[in-house]
Amino acid sequence: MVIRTGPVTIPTAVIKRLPMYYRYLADLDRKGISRISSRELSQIMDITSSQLRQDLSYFGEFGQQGFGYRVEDLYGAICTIIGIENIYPTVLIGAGNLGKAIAKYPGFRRRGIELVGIFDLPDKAGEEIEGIPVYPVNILQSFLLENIVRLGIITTPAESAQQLANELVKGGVSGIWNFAPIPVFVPDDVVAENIHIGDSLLSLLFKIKHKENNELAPN
Amino acid sequence: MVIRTGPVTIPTAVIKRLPMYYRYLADLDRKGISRISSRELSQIMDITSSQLRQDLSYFGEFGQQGFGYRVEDLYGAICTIIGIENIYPTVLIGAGNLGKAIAKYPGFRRRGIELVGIFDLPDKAGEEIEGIPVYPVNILQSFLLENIVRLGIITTPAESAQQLANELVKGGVSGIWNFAPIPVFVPDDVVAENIHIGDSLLSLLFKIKHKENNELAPN
DNA sequence: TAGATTGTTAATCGATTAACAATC
DNA sequence: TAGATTGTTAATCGATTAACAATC
Repeated sequence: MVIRTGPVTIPTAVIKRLPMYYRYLADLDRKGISRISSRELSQIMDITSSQLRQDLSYFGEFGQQGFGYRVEDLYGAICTIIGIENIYPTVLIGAGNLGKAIAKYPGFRRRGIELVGIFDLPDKAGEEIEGIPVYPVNILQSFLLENIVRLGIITTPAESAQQLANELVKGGVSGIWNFAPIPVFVPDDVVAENIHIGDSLLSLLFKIKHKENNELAPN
Repeated sequence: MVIRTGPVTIPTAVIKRLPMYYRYLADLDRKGISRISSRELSQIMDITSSQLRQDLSYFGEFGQQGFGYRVEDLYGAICTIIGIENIYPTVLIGAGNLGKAIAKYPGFRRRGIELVGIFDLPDKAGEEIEGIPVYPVNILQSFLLENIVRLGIITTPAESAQQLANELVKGGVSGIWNFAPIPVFVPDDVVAENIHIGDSLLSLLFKIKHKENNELAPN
């Protein structure tokens, strides 16, 4: 098994599929399946086997002719490619319902996220969520100075999102996972993933509306 | 202004961008901007003006040569195209943190969602969330018989998701918005939107990891 | 060895962009 | 009218699929 290291340009379409590979391989591994061919896996994932092999080829050679892939190995390779093996010390800003839901998300730890602090307005400070203390947001700056934090999660209302993103950037995070209903902007050396929950709802409504007509490309 | 009605096949790439058009146009309209050219709007949205005009052309003619688009009209057209003007009576299953967060999502009503019932295990029944009563989930079936419900939202743990989806389908919903950390499967005449929250986290981690290397196609 | 399946090349398909005639 | 900007066609670019030699 060879994991390619050089500076190959990965197509964005391939990058978007990496989490899907992770999910299905994690599931197969959990189920104790040790070996799978590109044909079998592609059927489970509802893609073509060509696409599966083509995608993997951007990262290296993970299979064996006439045999297929060892699930555990391929799963490990995908984890390495995505970068899950690293630990990401993370702060969560916003201890409302959404913040709590995210803090309790079962896949969190598995993906390398280690929650080190939760922040909210002073009246919520002192609580604990999943064993992590809730601090008043006015100490966020100094907290970020004293602790190495790689990732910030924002689950606040729209109004405060951008300012908090600025503070996170100033505090040295590498990425921001933003759930506020407004996108936040960050400098080029920081990655922001703005989740537009309303977008997926609109997609759903559109598909419902156009289901009967043949206005939808088969997908 | 002409809205195309015939059975044109809309490319999936265009469909995926509709919510983005909705979001930006809603914002411009809210700000009181009444007129915009494809060049200006495309700059705000960080796409090309060609793409913007090409996308809109699948649905009709909404602009005026030498003038541009009236924001209000174009916004209204996008709403019609997506189908937001309809009302979608909706049930929410799962009154935990995520369920509560979704019930309180400010863009909910604006997109035509009308919450008519919330369901959870019997010990949570009797509560009210956003003025909507929480019913025990064992009466879901009869509730769906007595009420017209077009959309079901699932925010339960993985274990119960598929069974609840089955009940929703049996109860006649047209769509399911699923936040359980496992995809649900539905018959062809029902639309399911499975939200994989973990996927967006993995994308973020991948981008953080590969930021420095030139392994990412510029995007 | 014979059968199976990979990794990769080439062909096809779809999406994006450039360019411009039409026209407000 | 002159300037601006649309809607659309054609060219380019990128992503997917088919096919197969290499090989376990």
